[in-house]
This record gives sequence, C-alpha cells and structure tokens, in this order.
Amino acid sequence: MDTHLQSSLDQATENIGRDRPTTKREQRAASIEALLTKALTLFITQGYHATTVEEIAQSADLTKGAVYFYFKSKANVLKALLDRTEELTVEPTIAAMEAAGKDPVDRLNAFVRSQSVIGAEKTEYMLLAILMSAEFNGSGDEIETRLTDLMARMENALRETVKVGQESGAFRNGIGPDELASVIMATNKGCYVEWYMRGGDLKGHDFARAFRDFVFDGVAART
Amino acid sequence: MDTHLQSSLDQATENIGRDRPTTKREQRAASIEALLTKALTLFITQGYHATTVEEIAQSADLTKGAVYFYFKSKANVLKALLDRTEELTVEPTIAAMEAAGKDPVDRLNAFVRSQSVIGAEKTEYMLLAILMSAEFNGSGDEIETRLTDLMARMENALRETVKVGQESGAFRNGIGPDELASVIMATNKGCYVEWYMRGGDLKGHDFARAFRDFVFDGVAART
Amino acid sequence: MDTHLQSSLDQATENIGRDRPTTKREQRAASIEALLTKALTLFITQGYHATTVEEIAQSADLTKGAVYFYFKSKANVLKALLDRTEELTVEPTIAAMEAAGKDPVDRLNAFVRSQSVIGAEKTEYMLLAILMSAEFNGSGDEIETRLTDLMARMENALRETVKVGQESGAFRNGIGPDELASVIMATNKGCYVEWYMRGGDLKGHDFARAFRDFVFDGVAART
Amino acid sequence: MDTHLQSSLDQATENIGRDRPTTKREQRAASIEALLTKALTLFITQGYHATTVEEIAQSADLTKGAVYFYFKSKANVLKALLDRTEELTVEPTIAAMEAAGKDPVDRLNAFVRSQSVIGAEKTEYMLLAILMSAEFNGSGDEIETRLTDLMARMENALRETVKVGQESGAFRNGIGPDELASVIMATNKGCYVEWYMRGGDLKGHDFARAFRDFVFDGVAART
DNA sequence: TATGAATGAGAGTTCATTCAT
DNA sequence: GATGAATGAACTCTCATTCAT
Repeated sequence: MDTHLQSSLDQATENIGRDRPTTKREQRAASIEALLTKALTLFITQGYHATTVEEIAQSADLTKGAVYFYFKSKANVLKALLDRTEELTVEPTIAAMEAAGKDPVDRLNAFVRSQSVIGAEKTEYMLLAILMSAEFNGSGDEIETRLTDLMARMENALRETVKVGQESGAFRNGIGPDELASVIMATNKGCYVEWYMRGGDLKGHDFARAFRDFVFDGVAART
Repeated sequence: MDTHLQSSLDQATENIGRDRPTTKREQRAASIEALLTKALTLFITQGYHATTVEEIAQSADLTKGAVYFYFKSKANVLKALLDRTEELTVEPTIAAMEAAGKDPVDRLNAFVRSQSVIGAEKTEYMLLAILMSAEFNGSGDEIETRLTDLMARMENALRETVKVGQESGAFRNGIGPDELASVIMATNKGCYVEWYMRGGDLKGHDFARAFRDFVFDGVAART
Repeated sequence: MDTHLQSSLDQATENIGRDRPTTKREQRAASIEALLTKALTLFITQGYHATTVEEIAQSADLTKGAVYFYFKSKANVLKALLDRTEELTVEPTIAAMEAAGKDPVDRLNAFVRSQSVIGAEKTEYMLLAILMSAEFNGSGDEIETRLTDLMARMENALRETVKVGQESGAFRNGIGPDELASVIMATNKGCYVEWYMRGGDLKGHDFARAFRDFVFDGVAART
Repeated sequence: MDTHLQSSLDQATENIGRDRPTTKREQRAASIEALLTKALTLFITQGYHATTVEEIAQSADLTKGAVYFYFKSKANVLKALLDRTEELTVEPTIAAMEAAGKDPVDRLNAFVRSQSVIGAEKTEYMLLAILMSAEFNGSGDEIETRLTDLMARMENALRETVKVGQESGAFRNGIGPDELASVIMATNKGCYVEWYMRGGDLKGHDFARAFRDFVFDGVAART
C-alpha cells in the first residue's frame, strides 16, 4: 500500500465520528479555506472596500482576530485570492494556448474554450480579477500593480497570437493587434460581468456560444 | 416696474466686466455644475464609496456643507448624475434607434453608431452607469434599482431589435434573443471600460471599428 | 475711541449673560484650548501611548471626532503641545541667558533662575518635554526628532556657557563641557520629575534652593 | 540508587559535548533567562506598554505561549525583573551604606560609589526601576506600589543618612532632609537616564565624577 | 516543555451627516 | 448661499490572554 494512501487512512481513522478537523494543520487549512472562500464571494458581490473584515470572519464562523492571525491585513486576503486566481485562471489559459501549437487559429480557439471552461467552473476567480481591476484602477495601490500584471499575462498572450494571425493572413488586417486584442479581452470581461449580474436570466450554453462566435467572427479575415 | 425685473437689471449691472457669476441664480447653477462635474470624474476614477464628500467639495472649491446644501446627501449627487446620464446617453440612443425606422439592421446600426458617438463625447456618463452598476450590484440600495432601470431601457430596446431581426431572418437564429442581446451589451460595456482603463495605449478609431465589426459579424445570420 | 476697543466691546455686548463662546472663532479657540489643556495633563500623568483620544475628547467635553477635526491625528495633538512647550520654556530660558550678558556665571544664573520660574509656573510643559523624550527615545518616530531638537536648543546654550566658563576659569576644569553640561541637564530634568512625582511631600522653596546650589557648587572652580 | 540522582547522571551523560542545555531543568532556566534578559532590554528601550509579549518571545526565540507558560502574564515578567532589580541594585546599595559604619559622610560616600558601580555594571536594572516608575506613576496599578516600595527603600536610607549628617553638622542645614535627599535622588536618576539616552556622546569617567562632585558639594555644610 | 489557533476588548482613524451662524 | 464645528457609527488593526494539543 502506498504511504500516501496509508497516511490518508490514518487521518480518516483519527477523524472517525467527527466533522471538525483535529490536527492543527487541518485546522489551519480549514480555517484559511473557509476564510478565502467567503472572502471571494463577498469581494465580488459587494466589492473589496464595501466588504468588512468582520463580515469575512463571521461568514466563516470565526472572529476578526482570526483573519488577522492568518493574513495580517485585509489586503493580504485579497492578495491570497489573487494568487489562486492566477493559478486557476491565467495559467490554465496560457497553458492551453501553448499546448494548442503554433497555429494562431488553434491558439485563439484554445483561449476561447479555456475561458468557457473557466466561466463554467471558476467564474468567481475570473470575476474577482475583472472587478478588482476596476475597483483598484488608478488607486496607486500595490494591489493595482498585482492586478495589472495578472491581467497583462493573459492579454500579452492574446495580443501575440493576434499579431501572428494577422501576419499569416488568418486574422483580419487593417486594425492594430493591440486594438483587436483589447476588444477581445473587453468582450471576454464584459461577458463575465454580464453573466454574473444577470446569470439567472440567461441560458449558459447560448451565451457561451454567442461569445465564442463574436470572437471568431470578429477576428476573421475580411474577404 | 416689477421688482423681479428690477433686480435682474441690478444683477446685470453688477456683472458688467466680470466673468464670475454674481446673481444668486447664476451662483447656484455654477456651484451645482462644478460639484456635479467633479463628482462625475471622482466617481468613475475612484468609485462611489471610495470618494468622499469632502473630495467632491474641495475639487469644486467649496466645502462639504455646500454639497449638503444643494444635494441633501451623497447619494443624491449620484442620482443627479444618473439623471443626466439617462438624458445624455440612454435617450439619444433610443431616439436614434427609433429614428432609424423599423428595419432591425438599421436599428442595430443606429445603436452602434450612437454608442460610438457617446463613447467619443459623453464617455464619462456612460462609464458612470456601467461602473456604478457593478459597484451597487446586489447592494439592495435604492440606487441599484435606479441603475437597473436605466440600463434596462437600453437593453430592452436592443433585445426587441434583436428579436425582430431574428424573426425576419436578418440576424442569426438558434440563440435566444436575450443571450444575443446580452453579449452585445457585454461587448459594449466591456469596450467602454477597456477604453477607459487603457485609453492611452489604444487608437480610438481602430478600437471603435473593431467593436462595430464584432457586433455586426456576431449577430449576422449564419449562412 | 479706538476701533480695537470698540470691537471688543461689541463682542462683550454680544456675549452678555452667556458663558459659552458665540462666534465660530471663539468656539474654535475654546475647543482647541480645552483639548490641549486636557491632553497636556493626560500625557504627563499617563504617558502618550497610555492616553486614548477618547479620554482627551471626553475630558474636554467633546467627542473623538472633534479631536480629529482640529488635529487630524493624535500625534498632532502632541506636536501642538510641543510647539507651546518650545515657546513657553525653551525660548524664555534662552532669552534670559542672552539677556544676562556674556559672563558665564551670569548666564548660568539666568538659566537656573529661569528654570525655577518655569518650574513654578509652567511645570507641565517642561515635564512634557522630559517625559516624552523618554517615552519616544529610540522610537524612530518623527516626534523623537522634534523632541531631540527641542531639548538640544537648551542643552546647546548650556554647553556653550559651560565651555566659556571653563575657559575663563570661572567653572571647574578637568571635565569635558559636554559631561558637565549633561550632569546639569540631568539634575534639572531629574528635579522636574521628582517634583512632579512627589510634589505633595516636598517644600518647593527648599527643593528649588537645593537644586540651585547643586548646580552652582557642582560647576564651581575647584580651589 | 535513588531515581533523582540517576536521572541527574543521565542528564549529565546526555549533555556531554553539547553547549545547549538538554535537561528540563536547564531548559527551563535557559528559557526564563532568555525571556527576562530580552524583556529587560525591550522594556527600557521601548517602555512597558509599547513592548508586546510577541516581541519578548521572538527576541528569545520562543513563542508567546512560552511567556505565558512561565510567567502567566505580561505584568509578571516585569515583576520578576523588579525582583532582580531589588536584589541587584537596592540591596547592594543599602548593604554598602550599612557596611560603611555610622558616619553620614562615609555612608553617603558608600551610596555614591555603589551607584557608580551599578551604573557601570547593572545600568539596565537601575534604569528599569527609574523608567517604569515614570511610566506607571499614577496608574493605580499593583506594579506602581511595587515600584514605589522599591525606590522608597533607597530613598529612606538616603534620607536617614542626610538627616543624621545635618544633625551632626556635617551636611548643610536650613533645608529639610526630605528636600535634600530628593534632590540627590533626582540627580542620581537624572544621570542614569541622561547616560542611557546620550551614552554614546559622553565620557563615562568624567560623567561619573561630575555626578559624584555634584552630590558632595551640594550636600556640603555651608561655611 | 511549548506551540499555534483563536478570541475579544479597545485603539486610532475616517466619513456621511447635522446644524447654528 | 455657504461655512465650519461637531457628532457617531463603522472600519482596520493590535494585543494580552486562553486553551487544546
């Protein structure tokens, strides 16, 4: 039996009949997880500034002190969430584009599909990046830089692909790659926000397909 | 001679050779104008909650008290700006669509052209509506309703046009009109925000054309 | 009748039968005065850090907000008090030394007499400087510099006088002027604190005379 | 063989070739020692209130919990240090005065010499008593009493000596013994603090001699 | 012996708002 | 028409302390 599985069993055994974590490590992980999950929801529904540390703590059945014990500051809570965001949204998207090979059409395809998947599974993280970018824009805050960098990674990959596609004649010419890539990103971000704000009223499948077609038809070479 | 006219004459006399308004009415109008103009800029650059009444007042070379004298509350300043927003962005757009006749293609054309004009001339008002919608979303605030209603007027006109276009076969079918209209609005809003946040880096003409093409190609009937 | 007196009478007339200040200027002056007076007492009896803004405000029958309205921060309350301290203790002492002429014995005499007068009339301001110097020592705070500078003005004047006296043979030699001046300052500060902490038990006249003799006999030339 | 001895032998064996303590007793002693040493420095450099339990613990490479394990409270850390202070500063001084015989001049000599020695070797403990007296003065705290008592032992011995000296004609008359003793204590304390705050700038030997002469000349009988 | 998670009281500070002048 | 004094509620953050492990 492999040792990883064994240790999992040990832990499981220790925990029989309990739903509260017992070891300190588990406690820590559980508390951090609860705090981050609740903070994520609160930040995107209310905004960062409108969310109080007290609210975050209470949502996770803890006190303010616990938030500061784990994160030292409210800003650090957001930073921790942005780390996750980068890991769960930016990196998979860029990886998917890389994996798609060199053809710009394939890469754009990979971008759009990746965004659709994230939109279905990790919506909140992507939304966080978008909404916080707006909220912190022009603040001069350290977080602003963090957000700009995060979004720039995606935008750079996209712009590069657009450029290559224009050069190869696969994508429309006559419009700068910066502007074309920006409209794609704008559409992408706009759709996330629209989906979040009116999600209940919209059919996800239709909405995603419309988004996909907008991007593809929008960049297609003019004939 | 009635006293009202007399006092008007007095005021006119007083104002000879000055460029600062002196009559109470002018004073009033000038102060309100200054306050609203500065508040508009502050709300879109910093957000509503992050902007203090003190900042608004100081930007307009007045004191907090003046803000309360004219508007009774901070929320009212925003409401006044939303009144202007409706007048300057929503109404012209809807009027343009009405004026374009019954053909859905013409109407969509009118919508997109109107948005381009507003984007060039009244960017800040449109941005206010978009950014405040995000900031107040889910707040339960009275302002939320105001914003929802304001945006809904535009969206309803758009949805109706999309629907008619689909029925006539001019626009693509197979996707609900709600979803299609939402992606258009999402693209529209996304482009405003993108433009605002990266304006300096982008060529306006290219950006606007890309936006326009995205919308038209996106809604075009599939062949 | 001169206009200044007239306006004083006007104000007096306005205030007949009231003990609350009426004009805004008076209000402001009264509030600031109350706040500073109470803060002075609290800072020297409890220390700066142990004194809360709430306490200062309540002592002056105001709220915390008023403290921030006038001083912007707790640190500024102390800074305002240090301005007064410099004006009421350091400057008179240095002025007295200057006025005493060039003879070092006269100058030292002036220093000691001035300190006795201050000890009798402005004890609290002098104590503030001494106690805050100890509390902020090594803090790296901006206030630390302010305090060091303030005390240095007195110490420099004293050291210079000591030096001249040593050179003229009026004061003892064989000990550096720095060290001699420091022991004088130490005795001076020590007496202020001792007086403050045990004031009730001590006869002021005897205590002051003993202090004076300590200084004069201590610096006297060895025969 | 009794088990206690056995375990001692075991411990001795365990420790061969190490310089880190290993037995529980040694560990305990080492931890307590580290904690107290670091706390002493922190209390005099930052003050008691400005020093956090966390800082004390980290300085000693331990955690907050350890401080509470050994001392039960922050106040107890200070109390333990005050016990040491009494033992290392008050008692030697009083013992030296007793040992000097009955002559008040010899006793005062013993006091001054003892303070010079302490000033050179145990400065920090003496400073702790002086600075904490100021910080806790008027706090109503239990520690205030402890400090008052501690200082009073020294001051009483000094006052008694002064009194005897005045009665025998060796010391100046015309000033109450309380006042004279207080000025001596004030000079003493003042010099400790001055030395601590400006130590780097001053020559210890000169400073100590000036202090000594101040006291002797200050109490000398007037001729 | 000592740790690390967590608490809760209270600190300094900000800000929308009120009101007498 | 507009100011400036003042409030009070809420916010971020700190810290001595407790306790299960």
